[in-house]
This record gives sequence, C-alpha cells and structure tokens, in this order.
Amino acid sequence: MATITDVAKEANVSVATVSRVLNKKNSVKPETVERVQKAIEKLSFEPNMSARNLRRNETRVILIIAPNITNPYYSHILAGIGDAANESKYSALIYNTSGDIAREKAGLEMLKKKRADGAILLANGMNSTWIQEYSKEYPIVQCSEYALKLDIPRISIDNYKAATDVMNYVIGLGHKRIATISSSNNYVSTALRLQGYLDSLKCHDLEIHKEYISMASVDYSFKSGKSCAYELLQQKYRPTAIFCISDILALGAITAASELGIRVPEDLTVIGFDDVDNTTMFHPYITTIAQPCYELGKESFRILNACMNDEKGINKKIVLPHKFIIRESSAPISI
Amino acid sequence: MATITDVAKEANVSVATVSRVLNKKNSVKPETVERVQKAIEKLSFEPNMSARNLRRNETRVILIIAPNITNPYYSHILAGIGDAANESKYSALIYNTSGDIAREKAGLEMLKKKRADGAILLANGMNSTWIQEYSKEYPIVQCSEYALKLDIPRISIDNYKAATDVMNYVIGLGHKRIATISSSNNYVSTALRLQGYLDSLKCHDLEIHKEYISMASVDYSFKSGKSCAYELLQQKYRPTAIFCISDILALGAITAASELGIRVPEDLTVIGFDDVDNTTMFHPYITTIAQPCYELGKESFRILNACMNDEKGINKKIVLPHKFIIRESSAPISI
DNA sequence: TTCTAAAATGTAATCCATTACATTTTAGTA
DNA sequence: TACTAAAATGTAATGGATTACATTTTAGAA
Repeated sequence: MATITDVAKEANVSVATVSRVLNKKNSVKPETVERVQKAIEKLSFEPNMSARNLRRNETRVILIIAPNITNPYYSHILAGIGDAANESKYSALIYNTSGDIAREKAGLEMLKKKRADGAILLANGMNSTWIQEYSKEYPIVQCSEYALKLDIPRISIDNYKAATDVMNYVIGLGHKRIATISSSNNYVSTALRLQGYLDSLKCHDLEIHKEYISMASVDYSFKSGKSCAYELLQQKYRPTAIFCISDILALGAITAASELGIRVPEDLTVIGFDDVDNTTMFHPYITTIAQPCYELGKESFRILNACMNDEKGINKKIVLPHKFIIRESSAPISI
Repeated sequence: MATITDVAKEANVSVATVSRVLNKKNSVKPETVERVQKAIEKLSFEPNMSARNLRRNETRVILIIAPNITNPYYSHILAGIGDAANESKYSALIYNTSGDIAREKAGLEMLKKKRADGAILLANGMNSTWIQEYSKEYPIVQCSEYALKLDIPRISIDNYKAATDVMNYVIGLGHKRIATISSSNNYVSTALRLQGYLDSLKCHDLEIHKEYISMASVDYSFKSGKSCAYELLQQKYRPTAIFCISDILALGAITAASELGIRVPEDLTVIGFDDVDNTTMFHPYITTIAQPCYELGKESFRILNACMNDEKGINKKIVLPHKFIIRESSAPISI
C-alpha cells in the first residue's frame, strides 16, 4: 500500500505538496497538481484514515445507538441518517443494543476512544440522565425519543398533538367507549400519547376507564397487540374504538377482532401509529399517524453535524410535522 | 483528553509499561499494573483508536454493503452480523447503497483507506466481476447473493433445492397450472429459484407456459406482486398455484386474489419465500421457505473474521439449511 | 557476598498524514 | 538589472500508541 511518501518521490515533490494537493489547498502550481495526481493514480494511493484522523483529531464517523435495527420504524430513520451522513462524507457506525443500557454505554465509549465524532441516540428513555456526562463532552442528539430533563438536542414529532388529533377524530366519529393499547416502556413518546388520550377524554367529558387502558409488552409486538386486544374486546362493555400506539399493535388488534368475529371498522375502529410498511398490505388499510421517519433521521444528522462544527444558535428542540392518515380501519359509530 | 503519556507520568512509569498494561502483556509486576490502572481510572483514559489503528495497521471495523437496510430481510442479516462482530470486538460500518454500484465501490474504497479491515456484501449481482480486484487485496465475503464465476467466500442457502422443495410439494398437492412470480433482477437466488421451478415442472412432465412466468420489478415490492398476480389471475386458464420468490410478493398476490374474489387457499395456492415478519400477521398465514437470516449474518462474520486472521482451510462455499414451513396459504387442488 | 539469568522497565523509532515555519522560486516594479 | 512581495515548495514537528531493542532491577545460585 502506497503512502504519501511514495507519492512524493514518484512526483518529485515533498510530502507537504502532496498533502496540499490532497486537501485542495490552492497554493500549488497547476502543473505540479497534475504531476502529483498522476503519481497518486499510478500508485493507486489512498490516504490512510487512521493517520489522517490522528492528526486531524476527527474521524468522520458518527455513531448510531439503536435498540433494534430490525424494527422498520428504526430502519427508516437509520436510512435517513445514513443518507444525510453520506452526503457530508460521514460514515455511520451502527450499534444495535437490544435495549441493553450496558451496550448503549459501550457504544458511547467509542466517542472517548475517538472512533467517532458524535452520536445519535434513537431510544433514550425519558428518565435516563446518564447521557448527560457524555453530552457535556461530545456532540450527541436524541432522535424521536428523549430524556425529559436534559438539555440535549432532540428531534421528534409532537406526540401529544398527534394523540389528540387521533382522539378528536375518533370522538368526532361518535365513539364514547375508546380504549388504548399503550406500553409499559419508558419512552416519552408513549407517555405523551397516553397523556393525549387521557386529556382528550377529559376535555370531551368522557369518563376514563382503567379497563380501557391496556399495556402491551415493551417490544410493541404483534402478539402482544393481539392479546391486549383480546382482553379489551372480551369485556362486558367492550370498547368501540382502540387507539394503538403502533401499527404493529393495531395489526394485532385487528387480527384479534377478526378472530372474535368483530368487524373492523363496522363494529370496531382501530387506529395505529407510525405508518410503517404494513399499514396498506391488507384490508382494512389502517388509519394511522404517519411519522416522517426518514426525515427525522436526516434532520438528526443535520443537527449533529451542526453540533460537531460548533455552530452557534442550534435549535435544540426540533419538532417535525406528523400526518394523520384516514384509511379503512376507522368509521363512525353504528349504534 | 488524557493520553498514554499523561497516564505514564501519573503512574510514574514509562509509556511502554502503560502500553503493556493496556495490552495485557504479562511481563509487568502486579503492583505496577495496579498503579497504572489507578492512573488510567483517575484520568479516565481511553486509548486513542486512530493512533492504535495507525500503529497496528488494523481498524477493528468491518464494512457492510447493503442495498436497502429498510428491507426486513437485510435488516435481520445485519443484526446477525452486528451481534457476531460485537462479540469479537468489531464495529460495523453500514453502507446503504440503494443498489447503486457507484456507492458500493465508494464503500469498498474504505478498505483501501484503512477505515475497515474487511467487508461483507449483501447483494452482489451474479455477473459482477469488479469485486475481484478488491477481493484479491482485502477480506471480503458475500452473504446470500454471490457472483457466479468468482472464488470469493460466500454464505447462502441452497436456493435451487428450496425451489424444488416448494415445487415438489405443490405438485404433490395435485396442482398442474403452477405460476411463478420472479424478478428481473440480477441475483443468483432469483435465477436458481426460477431454474428450480422450471426443472421441477420438466421433471414431472408438466408443460412450461410463458404466461405463467411473471417478472416483478426489481424491488420485489408489494405493489408489483399485486400487479403481477392480477395479470396471472386474469388469464383464461388461470393458474391454481403461484410460487412467489418473496413473502412480500406473496402478500401482494394474496391481496390481488382477494380483490378478484379468488379464495386462498381454496381456489389458489400461494407460496412465499424468506419468512420475514409479515407472514403470520393475518390470515391466511403464508406457506413459505424460511431463511436463517440472522444465522446467515452471524456465519458471514465468522468467515470474514477467519479471512481477516488469514486462517487456513476456510470453507469458501457455505450453505445453511432452509426450512419449508407449510401454513394456510396452500392446499390440495379442488377440481 | 558476588555473579548471572530472568524479570521488569525504559528509550526511542515507528506508523502516516498534516501543518507551522522556513526556504526557494517567480513575477512584477523600479 | 536589482530588488521585493507573492507564490510555490520544502523541512521537520506533531498527533498517540506500539514495540524492538536497551537498560536496570531482582531473585537465585555459587
């Protein structure tokens, strides 16, 4: 593997000049530039990144801490981050943590070790404070989930607003017995959606029934959506609408309903959240809140990039718009 | 940020000794080790990876070249690679190429630039030969897809066998008018599955009808599965079974059938491939070939690791077992 | 106690690109 | 032609960890 010294010899110049050509400094004579470039080509030289990074004290690598890259919600964000990073000549190191905080920390250690210049966290718990110590020293942004009390840049949708959008719509359809399938995880998004659900009921003078609030397992899985829905739907006064905090849960709820002989949307309105791939793969197509996943990813990188460049006046709380998409799984109540 | 020199001073030893402690060389007195470790802790020192990598001429990073991390098939492989890599203290740099060869190459340049020690390709076209030049110089393995004429390590299932498994089963159910939804991409997997389809028909003295071979768009999308199925099913002698080379295509086919009033599996048998998440999310659950995605990923890393360590006698053609899972979308023909 | 081999530690070169500072070349002016 | 400022190029230090080789310390033998 050729080094800059080899190129310098080949082109009959000093290493400094080669470096200037590499970094497009303009104080090199055009003919010299050409001579150097020919040498570079001839030796098929590529600068050694470790050496460059050592000297420049940067890596052009960012870290992505994700709980589960297999989840399409995250994978779309990942794609957005990756594309934005690429445009700015950054590479993305992905840490799949399976929600294990030890692995999250192990990932962030990469910052200390100078393997990466900054990090994007995709699933920061709303009460976690340990990020702070890293955030003080390194550029970190939180995407879609965030810790409540920390002043670390974050990008997300307005989950509370989204939930009230859903509820206003459902209530507008005439539903009064409205259930929700939430989760016992530790995410702000979950908390805010639940709060939106509760506040909307209150706001419309509808009673809050504990039996209508079901907690899915932390993984939001299809299975748990199904079993939550089973419970909800087998009550004496079963709900006529279910607001699920993810599409997969909604899918599970619809499956449960169909197995119980309850028609969606005629007998039951089901609303999802996220609008990932599966919402229009079979009927009824799911009414849902669409999150701009890819854009969330792109924007996260933009902010991280700004932080890495020490730009002033970075907006630390970015809210991207969601979209409420009405499809087939919701309908006015039929008494 | 503390350096090894700072630690050396703090512990009153030379940098060499600190380095020995860091790298667990045994020629250091236990008490010295302790002293150094205290200094490391006190200064919260972490070795600078760029410096280490430069000196060691390795990066402990591997490259993953993937066409679309959003596709659950790939994302499961990615998860497998990531976990295996982590176990061996490697990090994974993911390049999402969107199938763009220029970006694949840009990714592989990372090897030349010493940003990564090896690469795993997830979607190498069956005729692409350009990889060879990289493979000669750097450890590269191909996962699930591979170039036919190159002697580069590869891990995959036996796609031909899987296809004949499907066909033998379908033919055994009594079907004679069997269609396939394939794709006009450039993957061996696709070619082998089609070959398996054709050979099985021949082998059972069934005629091959061009009208029964439908080519989906290269992205294997739900939409294109649906439109292919529409075409297949609106023929005069419509097929009674469709072998789809992906579950998403099968999902599309089932949707098309249901929209045309054709019942699955009573009037039409539909078989998928891959067994990603969506096969059991609604009825009919899809009969399909399950690929061991996660294991394919893990095994890919193992092989790559062996290559990076210059191990001898590496098996260059690894075939992992697939599983044929019979569910609800297939049934004996009802004449 | 003295000597020797082994153990422990230290010194300095090395990996390779970048860049501050130094020197040489060039172009333009007087 | 002589001189100066600007342009072009070169020299050598730098970044931080590793490691070959050198030196010192220690333990055990004589």
